[in-house]
Amino acid sequence: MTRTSSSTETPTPGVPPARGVPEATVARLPLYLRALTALVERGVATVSSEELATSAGVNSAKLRKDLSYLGSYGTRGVGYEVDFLRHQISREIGLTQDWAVVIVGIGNLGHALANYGGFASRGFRIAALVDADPKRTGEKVAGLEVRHTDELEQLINDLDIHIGVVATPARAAQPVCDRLVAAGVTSILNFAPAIVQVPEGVDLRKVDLSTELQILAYHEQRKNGAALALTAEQAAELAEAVNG
Amino acid sequence: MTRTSSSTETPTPGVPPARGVPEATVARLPLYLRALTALVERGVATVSSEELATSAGVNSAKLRKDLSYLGSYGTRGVGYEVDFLRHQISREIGLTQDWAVVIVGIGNLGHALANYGGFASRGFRIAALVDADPKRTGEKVAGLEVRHTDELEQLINDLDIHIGVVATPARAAQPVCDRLVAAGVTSILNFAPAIVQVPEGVDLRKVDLSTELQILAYHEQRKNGAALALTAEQAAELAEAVNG
DNA sequence: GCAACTTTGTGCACGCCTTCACAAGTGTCC
DNA sequence: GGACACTTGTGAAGGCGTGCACAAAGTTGC
Ligand SMILES: NC(=O)c1ccc[n+]([C@@H]2O[C@H](COP(=O)([O-])OP(=O)(O)OC[C@H]3O[C@@H](n4cnc5c(N)ncnc54)[C@H](O)[C@@H]3O)[C@@H](O)[C@H]2O)c1
Ligand SMILES: NC(=O)c1ccc[n+]([C@@H]2O[C@H](COP(=O)([O-])OP(=O)(O)OC[C@H]3O[C@@H](n4cnc5c(N)ncnc54)[C@H](O)[C@@H]3O)[C@@H](O)[C@H]2O)c1
Repeated sequence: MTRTSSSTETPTPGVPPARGVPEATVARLPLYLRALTALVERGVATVSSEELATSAGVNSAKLRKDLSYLGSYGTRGVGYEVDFLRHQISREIGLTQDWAVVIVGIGNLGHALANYGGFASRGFRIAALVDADPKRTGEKVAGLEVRHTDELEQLINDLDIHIGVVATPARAAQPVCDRLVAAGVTSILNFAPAIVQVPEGVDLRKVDLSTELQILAYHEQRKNGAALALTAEQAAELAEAVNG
Repeated sequence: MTRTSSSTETPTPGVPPARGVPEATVARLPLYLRALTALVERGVATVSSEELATSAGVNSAKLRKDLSYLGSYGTRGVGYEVDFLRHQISREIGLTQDWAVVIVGIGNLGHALANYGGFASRGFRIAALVDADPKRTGEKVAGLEVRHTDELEQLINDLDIHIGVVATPARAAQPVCDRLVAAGVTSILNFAPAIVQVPEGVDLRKVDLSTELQILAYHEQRKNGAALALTAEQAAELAEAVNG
């Protein structure tokens, strides 16, 4: 993915600093952006790494190191200018342009996503809604008409869509992703609980509800008296271990 | 209620192996579980680490090491017995019991979550739906009646709920989490784009849609000709860099 | 202009996670 | 019964991320 070192290619010009920002840092930039936006709304002009770190829920050293990958945007003895820093992070992430997004699968979740206001306010524009069910086509959702899957490639092309959101049943996820990629989409956010393969150069992220719940359950099981979680079989195993 | 060691220093009996499974491994167990379930449905009886790893989308050495934390459940020269391994992982995660879940905030997303069938099939039972809006109380969603926030504590107590899902607006997330925790919930899954603080001993995970999209946008910006993403300001900076 | 104070940016050490590579088992075939 | 083929389980190495601690750099007050 981070194949910036090609012999003939220039080292990614156009987006000035940007060289090799660690993935862990990239994942936190949206967090900082959100905290900064809240500060702007409260009318705060300057913020120290300590304050910003607290409101973003991270360690202040980590915050400073993260920001240092973008450049030296702070002033020693003072802190960071809120609005300026926000702009820099925004630019780094690529939120100065707006991204056209297609949502595939307009069921329960697809409806919620389409109606969600949090996209537009963050630089993402839902450009198309697509479903395979003819009964859904034509339906208006959040001011957009649901189109049939047959039109997927056409829409991606016409509307210059680079980002796809998949909210179909798990079974359909791989074929849908294949079509998205073939049509030119290079970033996919997948909500379906399926393992999807995509070619090199395509970014795939997944939001997996049941995985999250299962991780919680794992820890939960180890908290409030593990004895409560004893099944008959487990109790037998335990007894055997203790007696043997 | 911080660590598993309450008064007696017993090394957590009841859940046999379980000792210090790395967090990264825990996060992958649900993935393996899903792959195994798919194999069961296809009638496969035995699987090698190589095959299972491929279908789970991970490195086979990593898979074997992950499984080794649970115990030696494989047979050299053969592989893993699908159904047996699935049961072991299931038990490790704590899916042999079913967990009661409360969803707070029955708006767009809350409705989708409530109607989602993927909970029950994975050991989670939606036990209560709660909203602050009196207009929503009484409404039937997925066979459950939406209750008013006033009843939150009562419901958590009566239904022995340990897991809470927060789907309220960001502003309400912290107060709602505070109430959940005060009422005895020790695991929270938060969908609201807010930084929430919880006391030690409470697990908080977040699903953050806009963060995911922003991470995709970051990488997207660096792919297809960064030149396209040039703003006037950036072009000036670039020109300066090249000329100077 | 200087001293005291504040806060950034980063070198460094530590720990976790990933991956390779291989010895140690297990089943099969003759 | 023994050689062979296969697969697990794990030691060791390398890479990445985190957080401490501090020097460098800037501001304020006099
Ligand atoms: N509902 C939730 O809260 C929720 C939560 C987490 C994950 N998910 C996952 O998200 C996905 C969607 O969930 P849902 O509850 O909206 O399901 P749903 O059945 O309500 O909606 C699925 C939609 O996808 C459409 N579809 C099916 N095949 C398609 C194809 N090949 N191309 C285009 N559209 C197609 C269907 O017509 C339907 O409208 C599922 O994989 C589910 O597991 C849902
Ligand atoms: N809709 C989506 O697809 C989506 C996607 C990602 C994140 N989110 C986030 O999830 C949250 C919910 O989104 P939504 O689209 O469902 O919003 P929504 O406005 O449709 O629903 C919010 C619900 O929460 C209820 N509520 C408000 N305050 C409450 C309180 N103190 N206690 C209990 N209930 C309360 C409201 O009455 C309303 O029914 C938001 O924070 C949103 O940013 C939504």
